[in-house]
Amino acid sequence: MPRKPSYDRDALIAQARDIFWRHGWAGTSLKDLERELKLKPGSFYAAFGSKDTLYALALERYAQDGVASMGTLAEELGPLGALKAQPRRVIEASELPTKACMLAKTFAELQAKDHDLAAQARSHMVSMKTCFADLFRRAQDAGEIAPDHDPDRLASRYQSDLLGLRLSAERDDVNATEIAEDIAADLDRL
Amino acid sequence: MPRKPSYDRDALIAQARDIFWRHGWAGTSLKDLERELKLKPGSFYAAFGSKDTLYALALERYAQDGVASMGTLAEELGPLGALKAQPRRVIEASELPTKACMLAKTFAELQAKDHDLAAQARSHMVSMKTCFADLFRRAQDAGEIAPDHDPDRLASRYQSDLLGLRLSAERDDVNATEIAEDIAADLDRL
DNA sequence: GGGTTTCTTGAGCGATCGCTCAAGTATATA
DNA sequence: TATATACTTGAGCGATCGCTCAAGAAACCC
Repeated sequence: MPRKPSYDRDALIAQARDIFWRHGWAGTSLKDLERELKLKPGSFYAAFGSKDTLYALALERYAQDGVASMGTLAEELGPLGALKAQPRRVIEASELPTKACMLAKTFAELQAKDHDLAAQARSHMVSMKTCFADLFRRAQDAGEIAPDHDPDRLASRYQSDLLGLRLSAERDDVNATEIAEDIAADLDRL
Repeated sequence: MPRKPSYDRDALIAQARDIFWRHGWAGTSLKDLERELKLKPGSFYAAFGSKDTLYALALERYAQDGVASMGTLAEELGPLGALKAQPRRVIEASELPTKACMLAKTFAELQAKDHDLAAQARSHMVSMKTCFADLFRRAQDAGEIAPDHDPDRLASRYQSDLLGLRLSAERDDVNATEIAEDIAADLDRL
């Protein structure tokens, strides 16, 4: 007897992710979301409960896609190939709402407030770091990089460099492609 | 016949800088500022005109101090020494309100809105990059690094790495000291 | 001390924030 | 087709936002 919702919940989450990603947590008002998602306040709260709940869903989606796409890349190019390709790939993707990492932006914005979403963003960054560490480990096992390196340490540095690169890629006074190439070149010297 | 203000304007700007630095633009309300600076709304607007004006002054102060402290460091340790020391120094400074760079946080938060303050933050980042490039150039002239590098490109990469490092330093799941050491070690291989 | 000028104070403005809920509407089942 | 069961709508809640301004207090010059 019920009536089905007229919206695609997954699509709305993806759309919200892009808006939050671009404008941040405080920078995105419910009015913005309601306008873009074409939802009235009532439907919005029936569907998601609160702005923060939707943000958490958006973060989760973002993180899942990130890990998944590194996995796909590794299947195509192998572990070291994927790590070397990722910097260029992430700054050249023109369909992204913004170059900078959503997890990093969220963490930077909300960490000082001890907001739950900052902790969630950090936890997703840990997953991403683990993903990188696995790739470094596999590259080491394959003999693509020297065995006298700690994969976790390499992953931390790599992730840190990527965060910096992706923020730099939003600046029009910086040649992000050169930085991406230099990061990739460093991996060949390991 | 006039009456002097009872506050130290420069000290208030420094205090506001620390609050904005830590909590961001949207994350800092006038109530927060009025409470911390011990100013009533009327005095606040007599002294600074608007929240954004004060933010701009805080940004400017931040950037000036940044360039100045790199200069001091270079006098002590030489150009390459300063560049190598900076990563560790910036993440070990316990008196800072937060490890991440205020220019980067501002830029990341406000760039999507095309806010004036984002443009100002970017312009300050250019100054900082120029400062790094000068040091790389001097290090090259002194024979401390090989002459076949573009100092501007080195500076862009270095600044990008520093931004990433400083954001990573706020995560308790990352050993920022190791990253800082690795960044410094890379400079020795140039 | 009187007069002038500035600074200080705080109530409160209009706008916007995230969010609620009662009324109306559409759909699936019986 | 009748009824039950959602979903949709939008006015508007209390709180907070950045900010204004008129009144009072304090410091300076004569």
